[in-house]
Amino acid sequence: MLDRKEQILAVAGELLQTRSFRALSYQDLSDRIGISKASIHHHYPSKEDLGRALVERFRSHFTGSLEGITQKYNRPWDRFEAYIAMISEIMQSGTKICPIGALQAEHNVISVEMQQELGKLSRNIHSWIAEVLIDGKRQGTMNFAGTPEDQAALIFAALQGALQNARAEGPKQFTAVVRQLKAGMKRRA
Amino acid sequence: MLDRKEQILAVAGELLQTRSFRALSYQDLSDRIGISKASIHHHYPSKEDLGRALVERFRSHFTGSLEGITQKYNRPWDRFEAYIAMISEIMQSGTKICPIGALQAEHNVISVEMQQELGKLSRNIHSWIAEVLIDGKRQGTMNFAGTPEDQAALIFAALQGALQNARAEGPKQFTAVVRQLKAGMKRRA
DNA sequence: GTCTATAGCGGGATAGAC
DNA sequence: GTCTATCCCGCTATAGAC
Repeated sequence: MLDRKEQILAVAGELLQTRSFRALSYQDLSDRIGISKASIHHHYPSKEDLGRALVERFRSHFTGSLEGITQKYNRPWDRFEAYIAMISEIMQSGTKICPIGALQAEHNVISVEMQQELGKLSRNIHSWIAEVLIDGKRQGTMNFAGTPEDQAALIFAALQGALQNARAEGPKQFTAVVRQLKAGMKRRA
Repeated sequence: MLDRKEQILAVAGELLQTRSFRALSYQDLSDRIGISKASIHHHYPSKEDLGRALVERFRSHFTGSLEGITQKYNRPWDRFEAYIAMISEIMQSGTKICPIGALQAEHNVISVEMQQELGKLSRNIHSWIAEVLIDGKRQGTMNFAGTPEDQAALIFAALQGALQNARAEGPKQFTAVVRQLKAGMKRRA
C-alpha cells in the first residue's frame, strides 16, 4: 500500500489525541490497522521516528488548513470564526483534545526533536492568529484590550485548555470560553 | 514514619506535574524516597489507589489555599491577584504544569474514580473564581463582557493552557496571557 | 513498615523467512 | 511489505522473611 505510512500516521494521530503519546502502542496500531507490529516497525523503526513524523504531519495539516482559511476568507472576523470552527470540530469528537496540548502535557517525557517540532507548530498557529488580530484591529472591526500578540496568546491557551476541560466535563465549558473570547473582542474601547 | 503516606503523595504529585501520571512509576518513587517499591505498595497497594489519593490531596490542597485567600483578602481584585500568584508559582518551577491539565490530558487512560475526583476539583476552582468575579462585577471594580461564569471558564482554561505553553516555550506566553486576562477585566464597558 | 525476590505482563525492538 | 517468533526491559503487583 502506497499510503500505508500515511494510514499509520492517521491512526496514530487519533490515538495521540484520544489517549496520549505514551499510551499509544505498536500493538494498538497493529490491532486497528490489521497488520503486525513488525510491519509498523518497518515503516517507523522506532517510536521516536513515529513521533517525529506525527508532529510533522500535524504541522503540515494545520498549516494547510490555516492557509486555506486565509485564501477563502478576507475579513478578519470570518477568518477567526473559521479557525474557531476548526477547533470546535475537535471538541465535537467528544474524546479528542488538541494535539499540541496532548504533547505539551508530556513535554518532559518526549524527545527534544519532538519538542522542537512541536514548538514550530505552536508558533506557526500563534503567528497566524496574531496576524488576523492585527488586521482586525487595524480595520477597526475587532476591539480588544492589549496587543494582538497578547490576545493571540490568550486565544491559543484558552482554546487548548478548553478542549481538555470539555473532554472531561462536557461541551458547556468549551462553548462558554468561545463565547467569552468573542465577547472580549467585540466590546467597544 | 507517620507521614510516609504524605511524603509519597508529595513526591508523586511532583512527578505528576512534571512527567504525567502514566510516566510516574513505583521505581521513581522508590528512588526518590529511598525505600523499596514493595514498601510503596504497602502504603498504596495499586497505582489506582495512589492515583485517587493523589487527586484528593490536590483537591484539599487547592481548596485550602483558596479558602486562605478568601480569608486573607476581601477585595475581589486582591483575591484574583492572589489566585494568579498561586498559579504563577507553578509556572516559575519551569518544569511543572497544572495538575488538572496533566490529568485531563490523560483523561481516557485513567480510572473513572480519578476522573470523578478530578471533576470535583476543577468545578471547585471554577466556582471559586466565578464568585470572585460576581463580587467584582457587583461592586463595579471589575469590568468584563459576558457573565461571570463564562469569564471564570475563560480564566480557568487560559491559565491551564498557558502553563503548558510556558513549560514548552518559556514564561513569555504565560505572562502575556495573564496580562491579557487582566486587561480584559479592567476596560470600561 | 520495611526488605529481597520474583511473578506476570505489555511495551519497544530485531531476526529472518516469505 | 508483511509475517512469525523472539528478545529484553520496565512496569505493576505479590509472597514471605525480618
